Amino acid sequence: MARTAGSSGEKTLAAIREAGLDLIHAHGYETMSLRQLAARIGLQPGSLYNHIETKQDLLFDLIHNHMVTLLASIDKALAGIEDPLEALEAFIAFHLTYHIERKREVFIGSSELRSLEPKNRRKIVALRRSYEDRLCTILKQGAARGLFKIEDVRVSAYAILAMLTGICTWYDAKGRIGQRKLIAIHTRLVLQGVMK
Amino acid sequence: MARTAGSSGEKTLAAIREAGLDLIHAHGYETMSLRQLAARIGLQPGSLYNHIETKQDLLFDLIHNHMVTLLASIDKALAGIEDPLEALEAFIAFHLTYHIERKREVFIGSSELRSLEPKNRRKIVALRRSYEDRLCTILKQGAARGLFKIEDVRVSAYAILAMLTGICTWYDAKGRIGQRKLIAIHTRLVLQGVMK
DNA sequence: CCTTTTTACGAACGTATGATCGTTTTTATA
DNA sequence: TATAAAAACGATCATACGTTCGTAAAAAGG
Repeated sequence: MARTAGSSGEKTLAAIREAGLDLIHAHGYETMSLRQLAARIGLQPGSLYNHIETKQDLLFDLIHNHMVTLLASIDKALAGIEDPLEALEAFIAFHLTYHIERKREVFIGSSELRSLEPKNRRKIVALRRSYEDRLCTILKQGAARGLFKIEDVRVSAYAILAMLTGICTWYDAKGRIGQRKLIAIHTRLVLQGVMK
Repeated sequence: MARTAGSSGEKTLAAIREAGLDLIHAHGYETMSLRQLAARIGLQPGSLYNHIETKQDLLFDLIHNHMVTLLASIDKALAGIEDPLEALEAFIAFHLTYHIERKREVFIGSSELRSLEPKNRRKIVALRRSYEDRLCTILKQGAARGLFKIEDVRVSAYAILAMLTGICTWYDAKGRIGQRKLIAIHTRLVLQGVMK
């Protein structure tokens, strides 16, 4: 046997990415074997290498893609907002919404950093730092205008980000808590927490 | 060669646990090989099996031990405190202090849950739930007495825990931020966030 | 229609892993 | 002091892994 009827490179790569997200999210990068992944999409293990360089490359690709999209999205969500309070609200709503919709990507992006080779990790960490900086800027401006009282901007940003990102480990879109309510709860916690 | 002079089961097991914490924290459970672990403490791989049942058992042992100690410690830290506000302050201070001192255990306890076999995981999740309940109780009592305004106790507890536990990923005891300041920042964020 | 490129197969390679086992020496017990 | 238990060695097992490669069939391009 050889090339399958109806096979297309684009489709297969998309399937690899999708299955990769799923399996890494469920079992972790190290635990996921390429044999598992190949079986999931009905392929022989070796055939994967028509579409990816290495397993490590696939992981980097998934995380990098996520980070770039994340950055573009937050900039779009914050565009045109001047008031720091409004900006903080927008940040929270965006972060939660985005993370709910991409639980797998987000989870992988933070929990599998350790599985990246140093060179790859450095690139991702730099992108993540950029994202953190968006929040830091908001906090700084809010403090400068006397709206917020913040003892340490970076620590506070880390604390807020940790809180918001935490939902990825338990939130179920079909569960008891609606998205609107989730945002309301977190917005109140954070806003009231940083207010003067 | 055979049994080494001066060898003692207790010491060796302690060394295995210590090295296990270190290696799993640094590289993850799946990535850490028993050969690595054995080499770290100057043992042949097979000799580990005089002290542990399986690799999985070692992981469970480490996490379980951590959870039991955590629960005992929080109960001690909260003992005798009646006022919910005081209790919340005590919880925050305890959680941060404990987590700073046991970054490795805490990190493993949350990030390697996925590596536990279902039966083991269920046991740990139950213990973790107990810990979460300690915070839920405080929040509930504070709300009942009109001190706190909390829309959803469990969600708020998750949010607070995520924020506090987040320090494990970045805090450096020898860094810019002192422990006292760290507690102050988080206490203010949380307390002001839940206040009426 | 013919040629090139793409995509997949299936076998295989070398390596690393968790675990087992028989043996030997040291420590503890009575 | 004699005996049992504990603890380590070193060799080995079966298995699983990421990856490579020659080959064949299907798709794409002219």
